[in-house]
Amino acid sequence: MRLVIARCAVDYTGRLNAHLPLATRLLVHKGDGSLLVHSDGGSYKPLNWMSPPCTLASEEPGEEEASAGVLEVWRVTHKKTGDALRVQIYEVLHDSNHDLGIDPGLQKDGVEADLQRLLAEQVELVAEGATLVRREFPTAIGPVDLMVRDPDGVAIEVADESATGGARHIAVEVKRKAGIDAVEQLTRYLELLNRDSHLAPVRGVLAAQSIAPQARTLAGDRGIEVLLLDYDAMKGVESGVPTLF
Amino acid sequence: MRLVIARCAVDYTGRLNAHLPLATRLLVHKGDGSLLVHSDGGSYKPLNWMSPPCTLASEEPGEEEASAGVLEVWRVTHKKTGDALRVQIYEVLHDSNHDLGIDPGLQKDGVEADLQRLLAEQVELVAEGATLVRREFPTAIGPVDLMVRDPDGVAIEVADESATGGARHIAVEVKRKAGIDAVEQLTRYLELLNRDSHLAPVRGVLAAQSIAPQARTLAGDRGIEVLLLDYDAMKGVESGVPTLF
DNA sequence: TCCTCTAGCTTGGAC
DNA sequence: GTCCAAGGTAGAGGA
Repeated sequence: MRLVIARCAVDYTGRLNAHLPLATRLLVHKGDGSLLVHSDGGSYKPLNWMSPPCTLASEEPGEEEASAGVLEVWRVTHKKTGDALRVQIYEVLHDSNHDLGIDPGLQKDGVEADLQRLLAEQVELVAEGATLVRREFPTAIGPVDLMVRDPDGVAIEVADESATGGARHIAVEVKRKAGIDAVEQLTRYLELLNRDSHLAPVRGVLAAQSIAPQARTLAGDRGIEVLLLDYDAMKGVESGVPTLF
Repeated sequence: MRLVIARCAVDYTGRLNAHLPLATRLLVHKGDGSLLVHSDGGSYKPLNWMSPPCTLASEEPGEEEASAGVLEVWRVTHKKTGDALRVQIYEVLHDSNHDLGIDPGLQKDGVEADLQRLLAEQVELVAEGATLVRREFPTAIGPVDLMVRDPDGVAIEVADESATGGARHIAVEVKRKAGIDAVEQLTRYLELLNRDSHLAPVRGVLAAQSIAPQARTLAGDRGIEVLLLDYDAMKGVESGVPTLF
């Protein structure tokens, strides 16, 4: 990894065009050839960058550039898309190389997959007496997170059976944060599943750690039930520390 | 900006939990307090990070940590969310400070806003004789990119007037890349707009530089027309260089 | 402030 | 390869 602090100007051409005026920035040239251009502040995202696979070539500046003070030009080209980054270097304030070795990578806990696994194990949270049919239940337009059988579906919903049709299957969409898009996604699955006479009628449950107000409203309109999940509580149950009911 | 190359292990607790085992990495501590943890390769995204507003505090390692070889612990805490990053530093291989000053920022061309502006100026691409009602046409659930009046709507659509109702208004959703989500978005707008008797019936056009096949299919199902846009050609028209028809 | 939508999204997975 | 969905999405912009 090469670290350079330099006064530079950058032009990107590719999916769009972008220009960075002359200023002092950090250039990180990684072992895989990729380049990051960072300012001191702003964000975790570079101002400009080139992802691997790409190559960096150093060029002499043109005559006009040289007279404007450009010492060197870096041209970073993506090997597949042809996207290109052109860095005009006016002054180098720091330049160092470092051998980092390979990284063992990041270990995560609490992503959607973990939520889904826990809810599959604690499927009674979806409906009393419910049993898991399977996770990642396949459909033509993609897998439904959880498919659940609800033995008491008719009895529970008898007060308004016309709305649910006494559904004994429940399609569950699991999200960490549910937005409108999650409701749309579940709606598409329900449309499709309810065309299958072996399953229909299927009702929908949107299970999430947080649900955007407009998503809740839209779900209500579409007869989709929402279920708030408490990840820590569910994890507590898993680890053998029962919660009180 | 402080640049540190160090052998370190990192733990993040916040919206989820994440752990980075001991390895050599680049730590970038920016002027606004934010911290980026990069490996040599991978992507432009840090392995771990903390966004501003946050504070970095250096601590003595605990006894057990010290005996395991930890020299120093950085604790980076977000001021609002309470998210925290804990960096155990085992060895410092490089440490330097740099004054970068403020950055003039990135100038972009070719983003969705540019597409939208060009299509607003060349609204006849949507339908012959069409006129612009307004950009960012407000609705209760957000702005429609373009609202267009189509004086010939009835005549053009007379062959299947039942489908369009002879719509004289067109809601246009502009995208660089249109996926299923774009169709859903436009569908929501159309549902709402068609409840407004002053506008209804409104038909929908999805205008994009590229359209995913499944989005095209879904749009077809919903009676939404798709329109492929050529950004360079549209820009050519704008700059007074006409294209041939 | 909350909420929505864009992003050179990136990245991973399935087909 | 293409396409879809998740992300500690981040960040901008409007109500």
